[in-house]
Amino acid sequence: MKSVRVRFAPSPTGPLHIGGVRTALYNYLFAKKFKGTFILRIEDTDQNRYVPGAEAYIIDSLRWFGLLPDEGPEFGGEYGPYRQSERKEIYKQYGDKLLADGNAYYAFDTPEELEMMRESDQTFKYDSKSRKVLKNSLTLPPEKVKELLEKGENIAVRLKIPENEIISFNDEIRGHVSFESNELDDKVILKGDGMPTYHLANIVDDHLMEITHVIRGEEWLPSTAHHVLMYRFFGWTPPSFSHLPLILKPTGQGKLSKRDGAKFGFPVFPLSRDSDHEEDNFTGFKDDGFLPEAVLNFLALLGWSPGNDQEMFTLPELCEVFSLDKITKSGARFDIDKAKWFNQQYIIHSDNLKLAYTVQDKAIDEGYNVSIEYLADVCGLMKERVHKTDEIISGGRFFFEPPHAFDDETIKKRYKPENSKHFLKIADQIGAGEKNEIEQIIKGYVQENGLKLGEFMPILRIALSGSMQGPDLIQSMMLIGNKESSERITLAVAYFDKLF
RNA sequence: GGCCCGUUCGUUUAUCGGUUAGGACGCCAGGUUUUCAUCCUGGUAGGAGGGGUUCGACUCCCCUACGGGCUACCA
Repeated sequence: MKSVRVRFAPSPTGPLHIGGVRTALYNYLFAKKFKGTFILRIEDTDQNRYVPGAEAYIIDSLRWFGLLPDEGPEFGGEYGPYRQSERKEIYKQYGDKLLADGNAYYAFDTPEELEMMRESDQTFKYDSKSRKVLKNSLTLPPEKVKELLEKGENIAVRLKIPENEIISFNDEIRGHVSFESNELDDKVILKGDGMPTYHLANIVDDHLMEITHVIRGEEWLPSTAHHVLMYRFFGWTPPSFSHLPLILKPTGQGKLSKRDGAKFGFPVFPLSRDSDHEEDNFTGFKDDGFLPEAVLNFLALLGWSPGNDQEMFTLPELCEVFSLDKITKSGARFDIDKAKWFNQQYIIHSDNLKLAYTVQDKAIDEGYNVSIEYLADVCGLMKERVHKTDEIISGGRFFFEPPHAFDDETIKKRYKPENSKHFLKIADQIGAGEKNEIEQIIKGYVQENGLKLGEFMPILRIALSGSMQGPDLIQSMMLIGNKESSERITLAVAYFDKLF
């Protein structure tokens, strides 16, 4: 059996978005499952839409997720180049072959002319019917064609779709799919600038790179008919096709798009980007506090299921159990709550030191210059109560600085000014004690004086952190330190007393 | 408009003709906890509609409705 070779083929027209990541993931999983090859191919045939930096962004994103290609630009391989813009001559050869065999023809219509046709007739299609009255090498006399060719303007090569045929193929996910050739348009395969369109480049490359399985988004389903036709014209065996269901907006109205991040308030891109244009600025999953393994786990289950109830998977586990026939047929809405839940699970099970390194930059940005060991301890105490890593910092500021404000409501309700002297004594004892004595100091004091622990702990908590929420109080105080804890209590009690 | 694909709890999915239609997220309730969270227990809620086929249909077929995709010298 031929070894499995799959490709992820994004176009560098902008940052890779989450749907693309899922496509990459499924390709990766499929390749690894069969010990095959995962290839990255950059589909940059549209010079006008090329965005500098997009390719680097794509690679950086894949790297963050750990979905490294076995072959691709910057990764090497025997089937390069892996950027389509560097394969221009190859496509021309194959275009010429199609032309020579009568399976393609030159079309000289200008974009403006076609535009007008479409405006006057909404249903206009460049197909086996309309090509008979349009400006192309099929209708024009040979001399005229020769003249236009020499002139070299507005020359496009179009695929000549045969009439009255049923074009069908098997999709691994959807089964048998068929199209009537009369419904298909004569797609441009080589553009005026000499570049191929996706359709030609894609099948030539898939063939030359010996791709065995094409796993891509559902938006390609309609044009697959054109692709299988080209495979036939070239006499090649088509690869297996799998068209993935789309990831939909949370509302279900349409596929998730790049703009939806800002619209719904969650990331749709892996990595953040700063741009001069405000609308191109966005926060990625990474900076928003997501762990790559969590996003991958979430994405894996968005359109695929193992067939049982297991939900938590490591990447190697996914590689093992993944299969195309378990991919869902219908589109799945992006559910940020589920994504956060996965992230929370991964955070909880993460090693403290590892978490510390992922939030270190954030801590430094906020001006919290603490040791990585201290940060790791903070992570250990905070990780059970956050959904995203950035909340370890934003929800645990009292580990780095005294609280700026206190929960006055609760103080008014539960603080008893007559206990003020007790708090001060506790503070003194803590200040003079060792860190592992804190628990004994508080509980011992309360007990010896016949007081209620419930009247002290909540108040101490607010004194230390400002609010009623947070990790175990004793543990927190031990981390913050005896001296600092003592000072915070003394200061806070003075403030509390003034509220009465 | 045309073509293609799809349709199980609010969301994501299991079910590959016979099940009290299962899980997870969310939500609600209870327990644990000095708080929050974690964790545990329980609850909530579903086969779009109509025809067939069949002893029997969520499952197979058809129609309708709805949703999505495509319909560029973009990918």
